[in-house]
Amino acid sequence: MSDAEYVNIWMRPERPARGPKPTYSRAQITEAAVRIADAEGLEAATMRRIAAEIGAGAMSLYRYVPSRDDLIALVADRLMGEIDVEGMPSGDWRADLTRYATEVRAMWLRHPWIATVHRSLPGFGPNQLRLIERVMGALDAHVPIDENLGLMAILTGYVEGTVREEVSSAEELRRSGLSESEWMARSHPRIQQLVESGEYPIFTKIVMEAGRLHLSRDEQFRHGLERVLDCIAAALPSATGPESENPPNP
Amino acid sequence: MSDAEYVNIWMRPERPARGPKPTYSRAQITEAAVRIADAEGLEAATMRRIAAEIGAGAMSLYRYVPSRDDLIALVADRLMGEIDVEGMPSGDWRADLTRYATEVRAMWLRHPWIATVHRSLPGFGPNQLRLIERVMGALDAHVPIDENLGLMAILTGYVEGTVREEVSSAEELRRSGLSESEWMARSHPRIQQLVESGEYPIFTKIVMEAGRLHLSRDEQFRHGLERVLDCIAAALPSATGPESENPPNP
DNA sequence: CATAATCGCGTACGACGTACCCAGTGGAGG
DNA sequence: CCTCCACTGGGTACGTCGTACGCGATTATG
Repeated sequence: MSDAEYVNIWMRPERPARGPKPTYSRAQITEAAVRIADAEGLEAATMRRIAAEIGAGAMSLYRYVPSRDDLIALVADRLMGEIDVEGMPSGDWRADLTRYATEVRAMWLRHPWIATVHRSLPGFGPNQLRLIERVMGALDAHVPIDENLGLMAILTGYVEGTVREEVSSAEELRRSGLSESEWMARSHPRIQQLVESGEYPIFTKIVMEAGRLHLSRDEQFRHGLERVLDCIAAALPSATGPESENPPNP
Repeated sequence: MSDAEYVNIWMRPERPARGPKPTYSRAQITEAAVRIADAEGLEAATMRRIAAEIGAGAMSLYRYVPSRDDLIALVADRLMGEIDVEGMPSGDWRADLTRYATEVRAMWLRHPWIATVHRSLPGFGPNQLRLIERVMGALDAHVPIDENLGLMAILTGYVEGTVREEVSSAEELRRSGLSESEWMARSHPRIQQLVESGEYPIFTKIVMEAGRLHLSRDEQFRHGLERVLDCIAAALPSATGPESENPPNP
């Protein structure tokens, strides 16, 4: 009550002033967690396993991080650091948002297990903040801030929603320890049952089409993204107009 | 290996032919799980807790469900059953999709904890299939099936992405056992620190604006949804045209 | 009526996050 | 210089989780 009771993980100093020098570091621990999660999934990144990865005892991690949840918050921000938004806003909002969306998707595909960490309250980590500044900066010159938030919700909703679907199948497979062919073997009877019942014509159509989809996932994503950006463009006050009746930045 | 080895939860019959009559049922167990999750969050719905809720022993549940993961799959489909898509497709695709989106959001708000169950491989549950038929049926007359999938990805991406954000803050709060004011108390120093640093002008703008947002979350959602539907409309072959050059349903 | 399948469920195991404790260490105050 | 004590790493232990296994009781089928 009266003592420290730290508050936000980003406000808790990594190392106090006094005492012996710490052997490890938050960055090292976070990196180990990412490495394990990449290789074996996030649920394999237990405190004991992470500690072992860096050659520490399990309880030593708690000298650096107050709980596993806080460690995951660190990991999440570390992942956001992989998203390259250097030079944004560039003045070309469409190019900026395209790059951002592409970077986010690439990061998710590199670390599919973030699909399993439910987006939490804003963590206020440095990388998250950098993203906010750079990416929302792209539209900041064109719309007021609440409009900007609304449009970004559409964009990030689309990006995260679609890539989550791409990624969580793979995650689910790995988690269940099934190979893709094993999963198909298990699901096929059910699919066949549904198709043969004749009650699900659209589902059947999807199954039939699945064999010969002519667009790769990359192309599908880019195609949908273009549409979403068109949608955002339509909501922007036309830059070609002589004057905007709703000046965004007074 | 040689014996049953059931495959998909929906293909495993609830009750075999022989033996004594079961005391409970999948539906009863699923309902109990939903009840507990609504009241105390999904992580409180442990096997022991669910069993206690219906007055059974912990291990009895495994007579009905092969694992907790499968039970969650049952729960997920049960939630999809709450989404009312009766009478779809009605012929007015925009009305259908609006209703669907609104229903999905309402369901998420009733059961915020579904944000924590990562969307898995298609479970092929009856309610999920009903949704596919009804909702994708809305556009089926207008576009080929792969286009339909792409457009639905945009819609569901937006809906789930935005409502996930609405909901996961509340979930995170409950999970951490903090009240909203406690959370604010913990975060405020960090927010203040960031604002005062002067390095985050857009973040600062958001914080400032937060006090007087003039649109309710409902209105924000509807507003964004209209934009997404406009975006879908733009991708549809114009119904007013004399003939479509790409006949969707041969 | 005998048989075997299925019932509910008690016990037990190996994992998890982490509270608590203790011995060792090294910078600050004398 | 020595002394102190805030800090270090980490071992042990607790409560909880999902669930494997096996028991006696029950009941549809031969």
